[in-house]
Amino acid sequence: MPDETAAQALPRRDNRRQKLLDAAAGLFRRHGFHATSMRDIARHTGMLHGSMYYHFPSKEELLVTVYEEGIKRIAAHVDGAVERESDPWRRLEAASVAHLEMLLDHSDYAQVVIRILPGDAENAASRLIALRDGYEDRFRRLIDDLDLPPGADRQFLRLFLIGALNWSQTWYRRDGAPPRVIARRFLDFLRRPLQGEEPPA
Amino acid sequence: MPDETAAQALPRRDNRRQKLLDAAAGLFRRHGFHATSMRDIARHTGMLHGSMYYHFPSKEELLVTVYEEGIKRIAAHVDGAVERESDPWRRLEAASVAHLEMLLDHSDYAQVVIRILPGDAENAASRLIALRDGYEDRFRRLIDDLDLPPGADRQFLRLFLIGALNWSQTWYRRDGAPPRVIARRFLDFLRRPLQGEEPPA
Amino acid sequence: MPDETAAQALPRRDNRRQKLLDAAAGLFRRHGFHATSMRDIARHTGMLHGSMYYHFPSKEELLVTVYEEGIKRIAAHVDGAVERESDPWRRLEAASVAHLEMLLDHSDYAQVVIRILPGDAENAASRLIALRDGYEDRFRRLIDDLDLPPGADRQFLRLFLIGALNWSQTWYRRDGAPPRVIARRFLDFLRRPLQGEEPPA
Amino acid sequence: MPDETAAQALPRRDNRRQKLLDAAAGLFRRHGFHATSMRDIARHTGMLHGSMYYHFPSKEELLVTVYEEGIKRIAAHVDGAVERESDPWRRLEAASVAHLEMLLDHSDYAQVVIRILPGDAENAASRLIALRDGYEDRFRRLIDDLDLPPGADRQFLRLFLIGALNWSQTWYRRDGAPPRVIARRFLDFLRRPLQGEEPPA
DNA sequence: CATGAATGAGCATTCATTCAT
DNA sequence: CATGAATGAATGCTCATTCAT
Repeated sequence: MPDETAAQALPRRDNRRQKLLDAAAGLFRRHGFHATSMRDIARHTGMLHGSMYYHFPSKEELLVTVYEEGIKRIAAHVDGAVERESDPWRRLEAASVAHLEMLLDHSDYAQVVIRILPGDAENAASRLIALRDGYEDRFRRLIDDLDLPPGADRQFLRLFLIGALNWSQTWYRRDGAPPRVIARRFLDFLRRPLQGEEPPA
Repeated sequence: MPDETAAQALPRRDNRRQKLLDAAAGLFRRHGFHATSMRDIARHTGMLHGSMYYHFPSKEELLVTVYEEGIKRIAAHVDGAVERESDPWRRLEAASVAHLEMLLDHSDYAQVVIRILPGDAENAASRLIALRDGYEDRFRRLIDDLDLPPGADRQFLRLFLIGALNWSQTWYRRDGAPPRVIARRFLDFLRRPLQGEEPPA
Repeated sequence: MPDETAAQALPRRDNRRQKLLDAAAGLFRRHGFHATSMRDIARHTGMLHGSMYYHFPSKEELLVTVYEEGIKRIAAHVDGAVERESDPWRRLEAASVAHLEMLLDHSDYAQVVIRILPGDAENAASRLIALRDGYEDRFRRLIDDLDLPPGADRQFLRLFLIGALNWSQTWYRRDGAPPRVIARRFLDFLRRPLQGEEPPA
Repeated sequence: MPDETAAQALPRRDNRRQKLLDAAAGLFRRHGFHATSMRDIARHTGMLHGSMYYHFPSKEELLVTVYEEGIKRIAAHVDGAVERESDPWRRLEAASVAHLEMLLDHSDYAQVVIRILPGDAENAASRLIALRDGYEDRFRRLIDDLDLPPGADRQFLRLFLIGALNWSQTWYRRDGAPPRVIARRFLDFLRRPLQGEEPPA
């Protein structure tokens, strides 16, 4: 998870805050929201658990912040990758690869975004959903730019692709195919016909 | 969730047990494993929470039983649907439709199988994984029977399809496209070429 | 614990009752009264725990019965040993050896008598104390028969001897000196002078 | 129990902790480990039972701390008494008197050490045993210093004396002979010959 | 800013006991 | 006589949160 704990020249207060977020991201990702306690997070930060409330007013707010940070990081990585391509299919591929890299290897923060269901934090659910939706809009636009046969359902194409990508968190193993390969193979299924010519009845 | 609480001609003892399982399935599905307490389940069953332990020795064991039941139901539904078709693509389609129907509309039990991560129940994780794997083997076989171009990666095809199907739990709305339509559109993406002729570099 | 489960030609009802007592004796001895549950006892008897209440109205009553049986057995063993001797010191020695044999090796029942404090079973405490006292009267009489220097405090002698014997349950190891040896050495301390002639100031 | 709740000039935090220990010592002594609940202890301290866990991570750890304190107090009392004497028999007598005073009258803490069997706290048993052994080493040394007839078994002498002393907790009554008298009479049995000259066969 | 200490509700689980069948 | 099922209180412990210092 190469991105965590980046900050170091920051003022002490931000540093503490950052460590808190890093610990929370790691624990939320590994154990989920409910199975992670504020004490766990504090312990991993070398902080007393009472002290966390100076930085975050509640566990849910802490999750929201991790979530925002996750969205920010994954969006930046994806946007950077997309910019380097101009062909629409290649742009979508670049986005998928970047998305999957963050999701599977690079960032606890990004993984939290996929792993924690918004409903886990009742009072923050709508904000989490909005964050997710804002991020996924990128894929909507990338798919809009594709040159597809008339009648192709672009919405379902997006749901299909993103669903498959996100679900890979469930079965991904560090010692198997890397994110880049997974994403490309998935895209290949969409680009290349698997069946002959005749459409199904 | 049309299938729950079906039993009524059963002996009283199985009836109580069944109500417990139904309540557990519903709550686990809606709130997750950790956010559901044994007291919640008991309350929904009209039982004192101490009494549950006569029927199930622990919360994890209760989850395992729900999980098993979920697998049993979804497998039966899928197997039944597959049997009625003979063309390999149609068989896969029938399986996908049946899978999605259970997952999205029909059964709290089946939804628990997708919603609860095995890791949530530490001591039962391996059993839950084994149950899932056993079920998914169906899809492996259905895809093996497909007549695909040489070099097509059947493992990734399975992961792609199942991932997209399972993830739909996240965005599915009762008032949108029904499971049947979703599954068919997803399969269409695999069968029909989206791009022109030239394969990607 | 060679004495348990002796009964076998008894009618079935007494047999079940006996197995219950045996299991209770064994568990009370090993874990104490509070750390043994009715379920534990039932499990060791192959009985459902609800069924025990046909034989014993409560856990305390079960303890009282074990206690009585323990007293009966240890008393019989001690009385038998004493009868075979005529010299007062030898009679006391025989009693001490027999007492210790039951206490350390032979009988879960007898060990319960020493290990469980009457106060553990609030409502039965006075009965347990009476049982103990009745048993210890033997030692009072044996000591009365001793030919001691005038002024010797026979009550304290009894408390001294019995205390040391009973406490041996705490440190006794099966692979160390056997009960017989322990008892004799203890008695030797009382019979043989350890110090020279001058009594302490 | 004149020694409890002595502290009052201590910082508030230690005061609360001390009250907790005092209550635990009192209840463990009177009712035993299993029959005392954390709620009982909290109630006696005027604390909510959840709050105890700030001070002690578990009931067993609370027992260990009481035990340690008991050992510390009884050892200090015994050591102080022994120092004031120089004759070996008088030193042993002083130790026995001090031991018994703590055990019977002065300290809930010390009484816990005798009353609670290490096995009652499964996970702490070895630590409790080590504490007891460390304390009893005093008696080993005191007995080593005694000038005894050749062949006298010093190990059994220790077990005999300590056993009788400890067991007195079982029969001691506040309105009977005081600890001092009991201890001296017990020692007299060892010093003065009860029988004539001829050793037993 | 941070700590130490507490709160009070909640957790999964176990208990001795009861009783209809 | 015994079982299967339930009861209701209690158990040890953890939780997110608060707040005086």
